[in-house]
Amino acid sequence: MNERRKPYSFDRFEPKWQAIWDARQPFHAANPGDANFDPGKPKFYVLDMYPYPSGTGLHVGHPEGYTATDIIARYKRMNGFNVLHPMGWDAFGLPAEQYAIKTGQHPAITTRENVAKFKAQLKRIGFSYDWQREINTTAPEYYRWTQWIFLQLYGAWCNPQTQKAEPIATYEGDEPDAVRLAYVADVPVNWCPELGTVLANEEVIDGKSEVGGFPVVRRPMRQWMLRITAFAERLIDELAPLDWPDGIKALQRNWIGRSVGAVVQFRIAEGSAGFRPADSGILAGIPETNGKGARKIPAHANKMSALPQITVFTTRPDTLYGATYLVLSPEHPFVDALSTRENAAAVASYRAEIVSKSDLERTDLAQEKRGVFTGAFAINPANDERIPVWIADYVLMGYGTGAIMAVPAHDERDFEFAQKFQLPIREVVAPEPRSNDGGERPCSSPPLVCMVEPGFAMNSPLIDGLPTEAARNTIIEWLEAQGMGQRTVVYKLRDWLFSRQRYWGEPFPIVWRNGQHEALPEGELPVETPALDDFKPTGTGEPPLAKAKDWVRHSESAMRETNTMPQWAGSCWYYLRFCDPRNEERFVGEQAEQYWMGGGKPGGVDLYVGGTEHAVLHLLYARFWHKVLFDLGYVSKPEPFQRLVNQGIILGEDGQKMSKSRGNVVNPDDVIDQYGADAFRCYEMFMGPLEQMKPWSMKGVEGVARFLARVWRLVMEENQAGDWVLASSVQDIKPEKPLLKVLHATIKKVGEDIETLSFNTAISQMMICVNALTNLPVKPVGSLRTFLILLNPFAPHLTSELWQTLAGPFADGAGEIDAQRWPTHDPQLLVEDEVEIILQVNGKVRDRVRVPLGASDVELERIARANVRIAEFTAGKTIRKVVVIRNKLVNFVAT
RNA sequence: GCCAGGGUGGCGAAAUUGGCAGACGCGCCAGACUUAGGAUCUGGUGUCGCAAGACGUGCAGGUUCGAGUCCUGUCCCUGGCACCA
Repeated sequence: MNERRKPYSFDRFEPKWQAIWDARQPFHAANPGDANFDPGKPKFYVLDMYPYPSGTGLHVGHPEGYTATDIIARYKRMNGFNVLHPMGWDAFGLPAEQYAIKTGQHPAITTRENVAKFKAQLKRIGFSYDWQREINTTAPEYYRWTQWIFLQLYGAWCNPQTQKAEPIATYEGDEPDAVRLAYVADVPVNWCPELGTVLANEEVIDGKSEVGGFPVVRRPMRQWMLRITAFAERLIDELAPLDWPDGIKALQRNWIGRSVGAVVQFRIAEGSAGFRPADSGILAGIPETNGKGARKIPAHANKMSALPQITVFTTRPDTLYGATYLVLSPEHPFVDALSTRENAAAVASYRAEIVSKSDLERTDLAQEKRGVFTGAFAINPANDERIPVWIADYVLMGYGTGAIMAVPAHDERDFEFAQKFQLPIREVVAPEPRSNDGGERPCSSPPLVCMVEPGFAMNSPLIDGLPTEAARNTIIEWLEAQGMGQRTVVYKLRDWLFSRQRYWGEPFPIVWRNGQHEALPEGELPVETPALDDFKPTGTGEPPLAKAKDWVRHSESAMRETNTMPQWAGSCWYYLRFCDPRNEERFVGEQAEQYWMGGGKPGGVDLYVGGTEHAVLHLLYARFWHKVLFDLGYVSKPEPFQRLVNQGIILGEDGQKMSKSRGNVVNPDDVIDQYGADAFRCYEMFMGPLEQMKPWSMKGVEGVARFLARVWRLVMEENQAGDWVLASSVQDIKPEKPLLKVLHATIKKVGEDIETLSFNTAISQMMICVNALTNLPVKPVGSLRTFLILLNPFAPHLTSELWQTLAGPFADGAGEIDAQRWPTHDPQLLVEDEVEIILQVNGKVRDRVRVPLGASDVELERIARANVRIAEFTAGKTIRKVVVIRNKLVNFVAT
C-alpha cells in the first residue's frame, strides 16, 4: 500500500509512541514500599488470561479481550487508580514438546522464540501492560514457587470439622498419607499411547485426546492426585458473592455436580453367592467429608457388618420399596465374589467385553442397555424381599458407590433395563395421594411409563401418602436408625489427576526412598528440568524424565519423582505472582498481595477477562489452590477473581469458526499493516458486545479506520507540499452550546459505557461527536482536547500524537495525554429546555410537537387536542381515555 | 434429554422503569469536488405502496391506552454437560 492510500500516517506515529512508552514506562505500577508508590490511590487489578505462546502467533481472538482490558486499564489510570495490568506466558505445554520430538529443538528455545513473537505482536497493538512484571511459567524463578505451592498442598490436609486446609501436623490420625491434599494413588487413568501420557478427564473428548485427537484407553497407573473434592462444597457455596456470569457459575456448579441422597446397605441373601467380597472401600466421587455435618462417610461401609453388604447410593431413598433389583458396575470389586458358578462364565465374558470397549463406545447413549445376572440375591432392607443382583455398564464405578438400587418404575434407565430383561417393576410413587388397599404388593400390571417426577409415596408402608420430600427424609431417618444407611452428599467432581508423563512441565519437588514419597526441603527448590536430547515418550508410561539417569538419582537412597505437573499448574497462581513478580523470598510479598489482591470483596482481581473455554477447568483449579493458600494464611481473600467476563469468539468473514483449513483466519499483523493498530483496536471493540460471538468484517475495519481518519483531520490538514500540519480551523475559542451539549453527552456516555464494558456503543457516541465537530468551520481546541482524552483508551497512538501536536501552538495541554485526568460532564449542559413529545391515537404515532420541558399534563392534553392530525384521526370517534406521560407522549383512546 | 445464552433491516448492531423500533457503522442509491476516484464531503436508504396509509423485532396467544421489552405456549440457532443413580 502506498503512502497516499493511507488515510493518515499511523505507520509513522504508532511505532513512535510504542518506543516512547517502552522508554518512559508510563504504565509501570509501583508496589507498596516502592519510592514512587502513592498509597492515596485506590487499586484496580485488571487481568487477562495470559496466552500459551504458540508458534503461529496471535490470532484476532486474543486481542479482543486484551483490548477491552487495556481500555479499562487506561481509563482507570486516568480516573486516579493505581492499576495493575500485567502480562505473561503460560509456556509449559505439549506443542513445544511435540515440536521438540519432531525436530530435536529444545522446548526452551521454541518457547523463547514464540514468546518474543507474541510480545512483539502485543506491543504492536499498543497495550499498556506493565512489562516489568512479565512472567513466564517455564522460568525456574517462577516454577520454583509453583513447586513450593505443591509442597504446601502435600503438607496439608482438609480438616473435616472446619472444612479448611490445615498443616498436616494438625492431623491426629495414623495415616497422614491418606489425607494429604496431594497424594499418590493407583488409579485407572486415561492413557494416550500416541502422546505417551496420561490425560485428565477434561482433556479427553469422546474417547480421544483433546490435543491431536488420538485414541485414549483406560489403564491403572500410579499417579499424583490433588484432593479438590474436599473443597467441593466450598467451591459451590463461595461462588455466590462473585460477579461472574450466571452461566459460568452454573457451569461450575454443574461440573461439581452436588447430589443429596443416601447410601443404603443391602445384605446379600444367604446361600446366593460365595461371600468373598474383596476388602475395599469403594466410594469414588465421595469425599472423605460430607458437607456441613462433616460426618465421616462410611467408606468402610461394605465391611461394617459381619455379613457382606452392597452399598448403593440413591437420591431417591423414598423409592426404596420400589427397588426390585440391584445393579453393580462391571468393575465393582464384589462382582467376582458374588457370581455364582452357573453365572460366572457369562459375567466374565461380559466384563471382558466391557473392558475392551473404549470410553466412546461405552458411553454411547444410543445403544440398548446391556448387562448380566450374577446369580446372587440381596435383601431389600425395607421389605426383606430377595432381589436379584445384576451387573451393567450403565452403572459407573467412578460415581457414588459404583452400585445402585434399581427402581424401574421411577427411573428411566432402570425402566429401560427392566423392560429389556423382564425384571419386576413396582410403582411406589403416585402423582396424587392414593389410598392404599392393604400394603405393598407386586404390581400385577406394571406401569407402561415410568414416573420420575416427585409425587406421593404408595405401596410403601413406612411412608405411604407422604410427599416425596418428606418420604425421603423419613426413610433416611429410618435407615439411619436401623444402621442400614445414611444421608450422604456425593459429587460428580473427581480428585484432580495431577501428574503427566511429559518432559516440558514442572518437575515434582518429591523424592522416593524405600518406596515412600517424601517432600524435598524448600532449600532445594527449584527442582530444575534436566537437560535431555531425546524428548520422546518412553511408550511404557514411564515419563521422559526417567531418561535423565543422573538427575533421577537424588542421593544414595533417594530417586526423584519423574512425573511432571500438568499445564494448569502454572496458571493456578500466576495472578498472584504478578503482584510481586521478582520476589525471591516468597511466592508473593505479603504487602503486595494485601494491596493488589485486597479490597472489600471476596475476590482479589477486580476484573478478569478471557474465553469461556476456561469456564470450568482453569477457573476451578485456580479457585481450589487459592482457597488452600487462603486457609493456610498465605493470601488475604478466599477467592481469586471477583469479576469475570468472557469475550465472545470471533468468527471468520464467512461466519464460520476461524481455522486454517477453512482459510478464513484473520492475522492481526495484516490488519495493522493496512489500517493501523488503533483501527484494529477500535474495530475489535466496535464489532458488537464483548461477550457475544461475532463475525469479522474487513469492511467494518475500514469504516472504523475512516472514523479515526476523520478525527485526524479534525486537527490536521495537508499543506501544499502534501505534509500533514496543524489545521488552521483549530482555534482557541469558546465552544458554542450545541457543541458543548454533544461533547458532554459523549463524556457521560463513554464513561458509563466503559464501566459496563459496552465499548461498541461508546464508539458510536464518539462517532456522533466527531460528526458534530467535523461540521464546524472552526474547532475549539479545548473541546478537541477533551474529546481526545475520551478516545485515548481506544486509540492511544492517534490521540497521543494529536495531543502532542496541539501542545505546541496552544497553551494548557501540559503533559502526555495518558497523564491527563478523565473529564467529568456537566449535567446542566445536558438539560433540554424543550422536548419533543409524540401524539398518538390508539397507540399509533400521528404527530410530534415540541413543548417546554416539564409542561403539565393539562397543558399537554390541551396542546394535543388542538392538534390537526389528532383531530383528523379522532374525527367521528368518541375519545374514551387520554393517557398523558409528561415529557413523553399523549395518547388518545378513541372508538 | 438437561443447563446456559440468543433469534430485531441486505449485513454488524442500538433501544432507563413497558412509551417515536432500527442510534452508530457497513453496504447500497443520488449529488458535490475532481483528469480520475477504490479519497473526501453532502443527502437518502425497514417492507409494501404513486400516495394517503398499512405492515414490521422467530412463531402463536395473553396482559396493557401502549409490548423488541412483561406472561403462557412453541419453533430454531449457539455453547456446555450428557446412563452422575
